[in-house]
Amino acid sequence: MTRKKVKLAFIANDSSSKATYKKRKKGLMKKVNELSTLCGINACAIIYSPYDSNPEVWPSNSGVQRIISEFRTLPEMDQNKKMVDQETFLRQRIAKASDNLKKQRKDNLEMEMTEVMFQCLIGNMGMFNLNIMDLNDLGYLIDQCLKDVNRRIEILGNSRMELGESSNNVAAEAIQTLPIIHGSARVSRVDVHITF
Amino acid sequence: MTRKKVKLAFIANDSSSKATYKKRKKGLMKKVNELSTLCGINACAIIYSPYDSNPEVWPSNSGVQRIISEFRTLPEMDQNKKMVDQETFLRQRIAKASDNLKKQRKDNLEMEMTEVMFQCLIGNMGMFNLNIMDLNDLGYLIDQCLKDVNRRIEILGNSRMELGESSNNVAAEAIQTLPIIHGSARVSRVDVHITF
DNA sequence: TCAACTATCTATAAACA
DNA sequence: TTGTTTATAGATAGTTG
Repeated sequence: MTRKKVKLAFIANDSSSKATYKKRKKGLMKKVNELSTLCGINACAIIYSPYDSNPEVWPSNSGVQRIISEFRTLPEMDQNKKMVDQETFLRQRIAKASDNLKKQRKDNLEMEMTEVMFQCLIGNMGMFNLNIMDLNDLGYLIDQCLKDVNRRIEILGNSRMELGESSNNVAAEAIQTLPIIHGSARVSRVDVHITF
Repeated sequence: MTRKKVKLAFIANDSSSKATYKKRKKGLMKKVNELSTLCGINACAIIYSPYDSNPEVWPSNSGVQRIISEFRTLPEMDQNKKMVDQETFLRQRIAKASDNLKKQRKDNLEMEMTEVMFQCLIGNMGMFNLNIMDLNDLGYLIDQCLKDVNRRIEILGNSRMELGESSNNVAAEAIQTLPIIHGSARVSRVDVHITF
């Protein structure tokens, strides 16, 4: 039996496509995991697809949930400290976790990695008053945040009208100018893979 | 010479780590490309890391820029039409692009794929009045959008005070409730990989 | 540092249970 | 359909120029 080199083209057959999707998604997740571990780049992955009703995440849902619960118990000042010198902090923690691999189970290492990631993530997001409970599903983050902009503008606009103003020009202008400014700051070390 | 199986652990040596990072990043991008093509899942990837000063993107920057320029010239109604029946539209375009591979150069196929992706992306984002020029750096999207919420609330709050209202309770309340609601809607087929 | 090279390891397509 | 097997294609670690 000969096994041909696979042509890189859309698989029309749905069952074949699904089978390939599942295998390759698993492989891709593994690769993300490996790259993160090997090169000290913590990564969180969430994948939506027509074949999965729920998003696939890396690291594990339970790992993510445990870290969130743990972090919420910290006082606010401790949370703020996490934001300082993130790169050094991150690399030190990863090196430490890596050393611990010699005597710890793989699960424990994943916990270390997950914790580092979420402390950095929450440190960044804290600046924007985001609810950390939302962070385990970043797919919602973009969607809900944008809806929130319009919803709040509408609420404020209605509030002003109730006060007797005849038009909601300010709210209207806010909506018109909604296209966001392309700032010079960048979110450091963020990988965003978006599929539509 | 023997080549050992590589231990899955953080590479402390910086040059080794960078070499591995570059090789594996390339491999990961290729895998994303393949999964997208094979299973009809269009994907855009942007990667930040300590080793790259600029984010790495898939598809190519130029492809992305060309598509944005091209799309902006379309009338608004045509843009809105792109939002309709996205899945069917997407799959048809991918199948068509895939067929064209037989007689087109690889660059051309990538253009097709890029176009499909951006039409869908812009279709979704259009609902929120986002400036499409921002879409080539999705790292900004989360950052700037959240800043925008606070900025607009502040502007509206100030506006109301100028009208003689003594407090900005509504704006304050809006800020207090900023943690976003975990809605039931989901952004279909979105992969988000975030690294800190 | 970067670009090959290639032995070896890994992912996976197809076959089969 | 899901899981397992296995041959082959593909990725890449270590090396060389």
